Amino acid sequence: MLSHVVYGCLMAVDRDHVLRSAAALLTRKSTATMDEVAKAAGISRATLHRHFAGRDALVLALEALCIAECETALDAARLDDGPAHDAVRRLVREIEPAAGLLAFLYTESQLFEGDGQNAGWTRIDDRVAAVFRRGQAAGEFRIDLTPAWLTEALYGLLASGAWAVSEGRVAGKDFTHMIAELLLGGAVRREES
Amino acid sequence: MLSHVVYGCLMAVDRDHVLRSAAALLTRKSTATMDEVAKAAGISRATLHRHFAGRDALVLALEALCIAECETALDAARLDDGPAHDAVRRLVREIEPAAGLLAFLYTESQLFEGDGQNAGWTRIDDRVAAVFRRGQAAGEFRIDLTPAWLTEALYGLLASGAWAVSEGRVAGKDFTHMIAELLLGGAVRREES
DNA sequence: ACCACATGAGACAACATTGTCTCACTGCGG
DNA sequence: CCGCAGTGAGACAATGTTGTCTCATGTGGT
Repeated sequence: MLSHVVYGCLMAVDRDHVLRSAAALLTRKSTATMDEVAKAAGISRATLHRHFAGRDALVLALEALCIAECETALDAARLDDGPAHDAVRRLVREIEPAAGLLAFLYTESQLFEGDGQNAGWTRIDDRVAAVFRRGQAAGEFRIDLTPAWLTEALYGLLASGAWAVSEGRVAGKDFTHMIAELLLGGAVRREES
Repeated sequence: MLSHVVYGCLMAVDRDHVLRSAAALLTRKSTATMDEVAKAAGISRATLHRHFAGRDALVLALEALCIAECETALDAARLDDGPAHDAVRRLVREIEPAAGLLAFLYTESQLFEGDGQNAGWTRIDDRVAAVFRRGQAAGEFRIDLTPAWLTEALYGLLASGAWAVSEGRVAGKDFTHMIAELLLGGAVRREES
């Protein structure tokens, strides 16, 4: 009886560890094979297959993980509180840990065709777009850039940032500042502040 | 005797057509097979192989094409003339046709390991970074965002833009404006102008 | 008409990856 | 001590892609 609980628990722990190892590896090498993923997680390919029926299932699970982390980040950023530009800064800071995985899934075209987690992504898109819309309504953000584009741009900058950091082109500690400030303020120097 | 000229000419024309077809296809479906690439170009796989020894050679040729187009865009943008922010706007406008191909190559990790065209990319990076550096030196651009990051961000936004347009999320005619204005001015509404 | 050459179609083996299977080993609880 | 569940290692076939080959066809120049 208890064994079921222990079993379920151990599986969950291992599964999560495998998932995070896979995320870390695929972030760096998006074409890694199941064998490489297994080795990166310190398990055999057979065990990897026992946890995830196949590569599709693995990517699907990574999508679910990424969606969950993004939702957590969205909650932690409290997008409805205070000025929208501060909300965006909080969002970038909170979502940073998921940026690498996000970049991987962003380029995984399978993401678009298979509508497995499509609802989850749409939900996140909507929440992100909402903060931009709120900023526009409050007169904080310019209205010639659509919320949809700002959302898309945020993803692109997160991916670029994660990639640039992993390549050593920019310092990891500057990640949040670089992305948030560019997205909000742009490259042009401004008079005020 | 003349046949050699005609031969060379025909080869060049066909090769260019194949290359552009491949670019258009791989922009949409980065995992397309050689067979799909051949069909997209309206030729057989055998002929495709006669033009490009293999997939690696094809990607390498696409890199060369993209590099050439980027250099052309850089020339046409006259990055050394006038205010840096206008130069950036011209650059985005000129480089737009290459954005899709750029996005494909940007995610092709093979690009980083094989140092085939590395010098070409470095040269482009340097020219792009130079305009941001010039803008900083002239007091136009803020100095807390490094030229390297601004360059990286430009690539990311170009990729996001190309992808968003091809997915129908943003209108194609807004491409240049969306990217250039976000990169330069950011999302925050500004008092002046 | 003749010939050279590029092409398309298809066959073929080589290769990597995947998914499934078996078997032996280990650790842990009963 | 026994049994069981999970694991690692490896074998295996199936699959898809690639690279190479041959052969028949058509076309354009001589």
